[in-house]
Amino acid sequence: MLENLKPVSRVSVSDEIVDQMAGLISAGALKPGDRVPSEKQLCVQFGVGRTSVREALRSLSVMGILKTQRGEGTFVSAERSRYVEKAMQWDVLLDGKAAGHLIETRLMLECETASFAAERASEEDLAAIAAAIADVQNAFSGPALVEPGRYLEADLRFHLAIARATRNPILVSLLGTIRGSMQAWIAKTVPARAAKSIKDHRKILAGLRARNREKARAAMSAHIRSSSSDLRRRLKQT
Amino acid sequence: MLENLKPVSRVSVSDEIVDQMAGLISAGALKPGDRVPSEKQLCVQFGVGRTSVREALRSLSVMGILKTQRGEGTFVSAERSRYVEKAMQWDVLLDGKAAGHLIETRLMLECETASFAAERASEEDLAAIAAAIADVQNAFSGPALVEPGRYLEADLRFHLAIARATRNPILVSLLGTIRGSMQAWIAKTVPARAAKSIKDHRKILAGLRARNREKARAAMSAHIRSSSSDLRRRLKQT
DNA sequence: GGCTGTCAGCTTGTCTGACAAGCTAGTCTA
DNA sequence: TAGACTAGCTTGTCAGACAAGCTGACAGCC
Repeated sequence: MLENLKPVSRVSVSDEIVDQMAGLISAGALKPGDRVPSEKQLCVQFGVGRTSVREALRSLSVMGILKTQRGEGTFVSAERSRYVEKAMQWDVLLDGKAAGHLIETRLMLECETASFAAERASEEDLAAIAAAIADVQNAFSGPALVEPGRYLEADLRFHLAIARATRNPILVSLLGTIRGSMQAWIAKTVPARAAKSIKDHRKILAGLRARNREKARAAMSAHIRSSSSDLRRRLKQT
Repeated sequence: MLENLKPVSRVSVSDEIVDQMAGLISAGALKPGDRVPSEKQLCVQFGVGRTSVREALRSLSVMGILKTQRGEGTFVSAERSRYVEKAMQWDVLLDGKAAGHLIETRLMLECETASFAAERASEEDLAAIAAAIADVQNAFSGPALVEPGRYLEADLRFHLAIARATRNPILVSLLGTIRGSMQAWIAKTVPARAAKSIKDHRKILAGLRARNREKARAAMSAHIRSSSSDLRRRLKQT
């Protein structure tokens, strides 16, 4: 019996088109913002049916390389590197209901994010973070939380502003996704811990302002840990 | 002039199918290895044409969530597809920044992963990690690297085994995605640093065996930092 | 002039029916 | 019993049709 015979490579038509077009783009023949020939034209040039062309374009779109606009055309995407972000978002989303895993991943990412942010945050970043804290405060009327929706929105904005301060879009989208898939649970624990959160947030901001990575990380860690334990308790109840 | 008017959301049929199927998978109704209903059946269930179903399946395939086999059917895939790597290669070629963001995210995730693994790794996990290190060693003949392919595979296995030891599937898939997107690129720096890597790996394993979170984290941090600086240098050259 | 409605001609999105190519399992045959 | 064969499923590709949407030009109105 013959060994090491590799399976014959049967590349599908649409995969071949994907390769060719990707080659054109990476070779610079098609630059970001450029318009790709219409599907009909591509059919003629490649000598294939429209189905195959469409599947190829679809693949490149999913990868974030192309972007199609109905009635207008297909274009080479300007901001790329969206693909890895998307792929990682799916990683998180597909794991689904595993609350514990989400909480753990969040803890690890938020702490490191805060640490990086302490190093890199611009004055604008710090201002945006401070504004989010102020908005959280505004959801209160004295000690009572009167606008839970506003609180939630501002709290989310606070965390994302910190992520943005790292200047790393991967971190921003990752944290956004994780937070998004937890949002519903967080909403349930709001009344119980809203007041405490504000104090935590101020401590984190102080760490960032001091450009002190350790302080920022520790403050964020304490915040997430306390918030997570509330979440876990809540989850057990239900 | 009215501001803050958001564009109307016009979700396409196939995108909606993508969402629904991803939902099924994340809810656990479809597990890795399961077979998805045939295209014809899906047409009936969703009440749409085959074109739309096929585009949706294609999207999920590109994302590495499904895998289709002609004449046989479509299955929920166990591992990620190679598309991620391809897409990322282009990104890195055209945009050095993307690489920096990836390296940074990887550093953050790997260090924390090692730390968690030190706490939770079972004996089987440790054995798997040790086996991966041994395999890395086996790619050498004395001081010379004779099987770079084997080296790469074993190195990847080493890192994923540590991720698995955390018992957190989100971390496993996140690291898998990041590493996958860097794989082609890491391959280029292998000859230069293969020997050093083995020493690093042993130190990390020692930290895990000692159940010492700080030691494991520090060892991983040193490893990734040194490896990353090689990568960056390589990037600048091209 | 400047605004508005209309329409032709392009684009992408979807449906349908058809056939090719390939896998599986059961049946038939030597 | 071993191997060949075929029926019935699957995915891959093609072609043609229509719907939905954008653009630009052109006419008509104030």
